[in-house]
Amino acid sequence: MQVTVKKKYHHGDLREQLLLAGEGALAEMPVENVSLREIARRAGVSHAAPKHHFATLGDLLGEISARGFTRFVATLDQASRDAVVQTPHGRLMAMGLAYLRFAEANPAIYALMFGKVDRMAMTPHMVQSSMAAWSQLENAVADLIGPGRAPNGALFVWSTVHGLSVLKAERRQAPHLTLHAAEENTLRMMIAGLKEA
Amino acid sequence: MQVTVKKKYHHGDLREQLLLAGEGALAEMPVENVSLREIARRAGVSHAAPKHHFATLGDLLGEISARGFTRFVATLDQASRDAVVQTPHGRLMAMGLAYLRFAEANPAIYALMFGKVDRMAMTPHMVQSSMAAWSQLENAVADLIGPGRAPNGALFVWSTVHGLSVLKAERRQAPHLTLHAAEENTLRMMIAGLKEA
DNA sequence: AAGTTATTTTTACATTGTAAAGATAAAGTC
DNA sequence: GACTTTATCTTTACAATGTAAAAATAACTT
Repeated sequence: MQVTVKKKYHHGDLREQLLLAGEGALAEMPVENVSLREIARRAGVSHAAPKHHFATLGDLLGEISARGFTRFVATLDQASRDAVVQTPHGRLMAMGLAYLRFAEANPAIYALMFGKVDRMAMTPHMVQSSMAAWSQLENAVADLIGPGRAPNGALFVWSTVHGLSVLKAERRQAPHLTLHAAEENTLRMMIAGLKEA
Repeated sequence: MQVTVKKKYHHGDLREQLLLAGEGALAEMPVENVSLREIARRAGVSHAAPKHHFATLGDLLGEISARGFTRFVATLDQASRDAVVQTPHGRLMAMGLAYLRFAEANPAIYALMFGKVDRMAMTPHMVQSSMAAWSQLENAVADLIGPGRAPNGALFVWSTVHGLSVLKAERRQAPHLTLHAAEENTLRMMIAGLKEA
């Protein structure tokens, strides 16, 4: 009866399996332990098998990063649509919180996406999907302060939210701050600054 | 006549030499190429020589990072004193610009300081000197908006400036922005938001 | 002068990324 | 259906890394 799933060649579609294995590894172990060989091991193939699908470890990581950006954009889009306060302000706030939650829920992939891992290659797909994220943000900012000042505004917003994510992930914030409250505070100051500009 | 310079043992004070070699390497080559063995090579000793001074590569990097923070704090302090507009606002602005310039002038060490390199160890000295940087910022913010809201304000400021530094270093900003203008813009929005909070 | 300790080198090992050559299974061709 | 070609995977190999242990050496102590 022959299911038409793409069971190609020896091991099924290894490319996808490698990406899944990589994402799994990134979720379960510290980034520095995620090696090409470890990923191959998880996918149940020899350590040189990935070569045909990804020329180098950097390319594999680059593709994982690209997929991360795609998921990221979808998440923020969803948050914007689901925002209780349906105003430019409300939507941007919701996106900001969703951003922080994404970074917290996917620390390793987020780190990958924003270049913490230097072995990652800037593949075309990666560049493209990160650009998509950028325009998403720029649009949301444009809705609030107009398209003219949107580029500068978006840079400011992204800086703030990304910076906060990193400080959180690295646990570099001041000792005794309760972070949840601090997050909303930071986003409020950010939006206030955006309007003043 | 016997100069009393600390020419200890075989190679002079290797500990300091290793730190200098490491800083040199970080300034001249991509971070991922800065290995323990490369640093030892530069210091002109065998690859296992560092062991007695730094148990692990992470400890060496941690100490370099700590020294980076000390230099960083001194630089921002200087900038604050030299600010042309001697108001809380003016001083904070000057520190922000000095921050961005430091990150740009010392990309590898800055990356180290803020945890981009996971091999770095959080040595006590490193923790201590990074804390000093934190209180420096908190004081500057307190001068502007009062000590009560300083912790949250400082977190906001640090997020923004750090985020901008990272985006710049990774070249992830929007394509056609002229960055120098964008920097001042970002800092202005940041300070505006700070006051509004 | 002799012995002890601090420092450095040698040697060794497991692990990594990647390249090259060999094996194997699928697809294409007749 | 047998043969060739191509895509995919495995084996083997190599240089580089971090770290540990043992051997060597210089400095200090007494």
